[in-house]
Amino acid sequence: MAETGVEKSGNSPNALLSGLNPVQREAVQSCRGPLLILAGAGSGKTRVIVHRIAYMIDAEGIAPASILAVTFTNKAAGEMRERVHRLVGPRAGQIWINTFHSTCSRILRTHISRLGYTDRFVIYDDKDQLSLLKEIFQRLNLSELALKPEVVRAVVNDAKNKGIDDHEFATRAATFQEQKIAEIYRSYQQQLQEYDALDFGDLHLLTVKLFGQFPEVLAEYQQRFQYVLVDEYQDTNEVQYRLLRLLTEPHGNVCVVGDDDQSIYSWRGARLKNILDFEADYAGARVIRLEENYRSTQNILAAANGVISRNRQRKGKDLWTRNQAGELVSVYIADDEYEEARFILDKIREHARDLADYAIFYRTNAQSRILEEALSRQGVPYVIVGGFRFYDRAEIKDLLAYLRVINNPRDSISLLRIINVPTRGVGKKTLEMLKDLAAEKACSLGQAVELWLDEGSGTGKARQALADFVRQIHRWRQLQGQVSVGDLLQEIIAATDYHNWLQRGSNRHLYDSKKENIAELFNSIISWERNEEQPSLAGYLESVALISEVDREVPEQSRVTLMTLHGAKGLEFPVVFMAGMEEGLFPNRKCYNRDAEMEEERRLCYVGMTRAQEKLYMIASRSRQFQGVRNENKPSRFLLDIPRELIDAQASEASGYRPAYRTRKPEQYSSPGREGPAASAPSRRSKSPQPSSTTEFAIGSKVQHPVFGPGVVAAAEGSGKDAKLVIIFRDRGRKKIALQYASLTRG
DNA sequence: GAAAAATACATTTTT
DNA sequence: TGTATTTTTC
Repeated sequence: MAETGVEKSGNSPNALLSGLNPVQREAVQSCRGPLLILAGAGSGKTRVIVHRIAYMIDAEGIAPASILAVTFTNKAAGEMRERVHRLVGPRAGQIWINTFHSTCSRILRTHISRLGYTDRFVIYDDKDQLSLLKEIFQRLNLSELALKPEVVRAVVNDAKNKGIDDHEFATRAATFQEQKIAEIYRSYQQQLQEYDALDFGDLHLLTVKLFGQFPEVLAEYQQRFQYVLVDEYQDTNEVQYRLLRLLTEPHGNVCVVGDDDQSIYSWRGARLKNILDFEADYAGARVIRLEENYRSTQNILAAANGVISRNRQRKGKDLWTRNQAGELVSVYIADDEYEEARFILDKIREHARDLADYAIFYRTNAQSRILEEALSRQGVPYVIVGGFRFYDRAEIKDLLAYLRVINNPRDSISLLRIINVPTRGVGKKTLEMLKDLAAEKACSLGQAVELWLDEGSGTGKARQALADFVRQIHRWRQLQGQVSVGDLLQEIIAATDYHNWLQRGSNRHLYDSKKENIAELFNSIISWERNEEQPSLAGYLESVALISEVDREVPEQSRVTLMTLHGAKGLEFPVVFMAGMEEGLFPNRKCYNRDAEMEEERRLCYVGMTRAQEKLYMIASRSRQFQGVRNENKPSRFLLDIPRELIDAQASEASGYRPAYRTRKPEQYSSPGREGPAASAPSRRSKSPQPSSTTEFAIGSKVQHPVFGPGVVAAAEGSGKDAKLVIIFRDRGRKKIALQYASLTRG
């Protein structure tokens, strides 16, 4: 699908349209007015977007600088930028192709002084946000309140996503709790401004505010961006919606691309309504549906369609493909999470493909542990995508906090982090005193430190330490701009003896990994500086603040990929395993009472299934340990929504005969020569009754299947391992079942 | 200030 | 059950 590489300064319209299907062409050629491109999974969405931009420039003569393209992830923006560049050459540099957040950040950097911040503002991530809220809780003595900083953060973020600022929130607050939160929201916001800091929500909210309060600024951008394109429109929240409306109001040249069936971030503020109501919102809007799928087999697609068709809140789409029918979707009922992992491992071995062809998806991060253990025990290389973020690691945050304090003296949250790291004798008491002073003088912590040093006399240990510390910071601020960011950091690490401190504080193994992380941080700094025209500390901090885990490059290696279903969006793999397809886990029991959330779970399932190109496995465990307790779970309702003729269902041999969980792990899916007591110790399984031949299930006898339910044996063939039964199921019709795998019980 | 013990808490996390 | 955070102890 990749465009061929030569740099061009002009493409003929025909060249830009070749290789596209008729609907894709239509989308590419519709350059003006409101347009919704409903892009089904695997329908060549990015290709259409990229060609559309090139078409606008080369065929319609639209100036690159008048185009704004917005995405949600840096990765998507980067890919788009690169592919557009390949098509139109250096002119691509004039197009704004960015994430929502960095677009806003870029606008705010030039105008934010009007709102009472400086152009050096820091961006606080959610950890910083929480630290600040905790500080406020402490200061306002809110600990006795039945309210947690985490809850307040969620409420505040939610409000900001909806465009509600602290003042408006206060007017709306009805209950005592809401009023209390309003109070906290207010002082949180004041504190942010005091610290010259913006949280993620502020980036949007303040941009909208800026546009609202200063029409001339809005006009400037309306003028500039005559053509606006939004990717993943189904994930936009209310402020983003408002932002787009403001920007496109005069011309209505807004093209949004998305798939309502892949909206899985409502809990982060995404409003499905935005995409569902697009035509009503923008008069004269056109809708183009990209329904031809180039990714999956017919069977996979039909199975996914079966699941998603149960949703009511959707525009409705019929994905189809010219690809072959392919294999059936394999559903496997495992005994427990260990056997689930073993099944996956065995299938991976069985296929014997490049490991990079496999992905394992799960609903919750907690599920990854068992899978990881199984993979590494068998020596199968794997990567976990997402999960613990690199930039969340303590050592990385420490060092970045140093850089942030140097860059912005008012950033008190960062100062708080490093004021005693490495330990320099600034204890709890000193800190309390300084915080009080800052509160009293309504200044930042850094200013409070300087004030205290200036006024007082005497020679306490803390005083001396802080004086040294402040001197160091001043020196580094001078150094800033004269040396590279990397060199500056090098200097900080040396001067603070940071490594030594790390070594004392952690064991050998931990220290090694921390050292590695720091080395990786240096690598990333160096490669960033190399790619930047004018590398500056502020610029580096900006890019780091808006980066995510998925943006980090994973070395190209042959590994199995593990990730949550949320992480899987936008990706594709030849062979996909979806683990933990169980009621309570997926769909998660927390969604049982809310229809909208249940539909989102279903979309998540759809997203997972449509990642698979050739083969899809869906696995449910009858028993799983969850938060310390072992539960028996039913297979997920989503499995039952797949048309039965598309499924090849199997279950672990013995499972139907064991009433409850058994500590001894079943062997039928263990690999040959596997180590451990399970392999050598005599199995308890031998004591339990086993269906060893077809004779146990006479023709005409009633049986019970874990997935297909009750049925009657119609015919039998083969014997021993190859024994198969033809069963007429009450609800599911006629099926041939391999006795070896199906855990049939007499019914 | 660091280690040990107790306690809380567990869905997903594009920026 | 695993872990992250807070409190207690030395």
